[in-house]
Amino acid sequence: MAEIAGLDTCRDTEVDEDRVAATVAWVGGVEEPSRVADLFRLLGDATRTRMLYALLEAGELCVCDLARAVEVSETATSHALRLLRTAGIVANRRAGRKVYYRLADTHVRLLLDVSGEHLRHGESAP
Amino acid sequence: MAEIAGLDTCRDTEVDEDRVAATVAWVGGVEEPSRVADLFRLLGDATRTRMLYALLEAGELCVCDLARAVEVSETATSHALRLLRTAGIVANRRAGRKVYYRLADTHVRLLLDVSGEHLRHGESAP
DNA sequence: TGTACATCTGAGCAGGTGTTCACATATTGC
DNA sequence: GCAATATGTGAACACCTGCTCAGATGTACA
Repeated sequence: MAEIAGLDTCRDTEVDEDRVAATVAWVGGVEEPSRVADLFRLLGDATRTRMLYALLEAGELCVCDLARAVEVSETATSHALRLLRTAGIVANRRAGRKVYYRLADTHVRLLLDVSGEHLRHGESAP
Repeated sequence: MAEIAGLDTCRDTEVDEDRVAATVAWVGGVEEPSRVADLFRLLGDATRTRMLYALLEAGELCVCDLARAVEVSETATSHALRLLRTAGIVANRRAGRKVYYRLADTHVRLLLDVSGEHLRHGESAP
C-alpha cells in the first residue's frame, strides 16, 4: 500500500495508514499544488504586491506612473510586470508610447481580499 | 503634490497626476501589501503548498505521516510547519509523542480554492 | 530622418530561502 | 532510571530571486 522507500522513520502502523496512502496519491497525482505555489510565489514579493494594490486602487496605470506609485525604478517595474503579465495576473494596453497595465481578472482581487481578511482576523476558528 | 525625489523620468504631467499621488499615498501609508506579500511568500513554496493540500485532504496529520504524504524528510517538514504555524496558517495538537497538524482557519482553504479557480479558468474577462 | 521619450531586455551580483546534517528536547514503556 | 520513538532546533551549504546597470527596441513629433 505505497510504502514510501527511503523514509524509514515513524514506525507506527495505526489506522491512519490508509489515509496517508490516499493523501500521498492525491497530492502526488495532481500538479495543482505546484502550479498554485507558482502563483503564490509571484504574489509573495512586496514590490509586486504593492503594484497590484496600486493597480487595484487606480484601475489602470502606465509603467512610469506605477513605478512612482510604488517608489521603485522603472526597470524593476518592467521586470516585475513581465512576470505578472506572463502569469496572466495583469494585462496591458498600448496607448502611444505608453503601456497601461491593469489587473487581468477578478480572481486576483479576490485573493487580495481574502488575504487581507485573514490578516485582519488573525487566526480564528477552524 | 508629493513629487518623488530620485526618480526623474516619465516627464509627462497629464491628468493622471492626482491619481498617481493618491495611489502612492495609499500604497505607502498602509502596511497591508507588505503583510499580504509575507503571507503569499509562505504559500509560494511547492513543498509547503503540498502540505496544505495534504492537510486539506486528510483533515489532520502528524509530522511523520505528513512527511510521507508529501515525500519530504521529517526535518524539512518540521521546518516548514514551524513557518506555517508561526504565521497562523496551521494549528497543532499534541497526542502522546505525536503532534497533529491541521489548517488553522477557513481563509487558507478559500485561498487555495480561489487560486485553483484562477488557474483553471486561465485569464478571463476583467 | 533624427531626436526625445517610454518601455523592454540580458548580464552580473548581493541577499534571501530551503534543504540536509548533527544534535537537542519531549514523551512513552520497560 | 534507561532505551526508543517523535518532533524541534541551529548551522552550513547550494540554489534561487530581485535589483541595478548598460544597452536595445518601439513610438511620436519636428
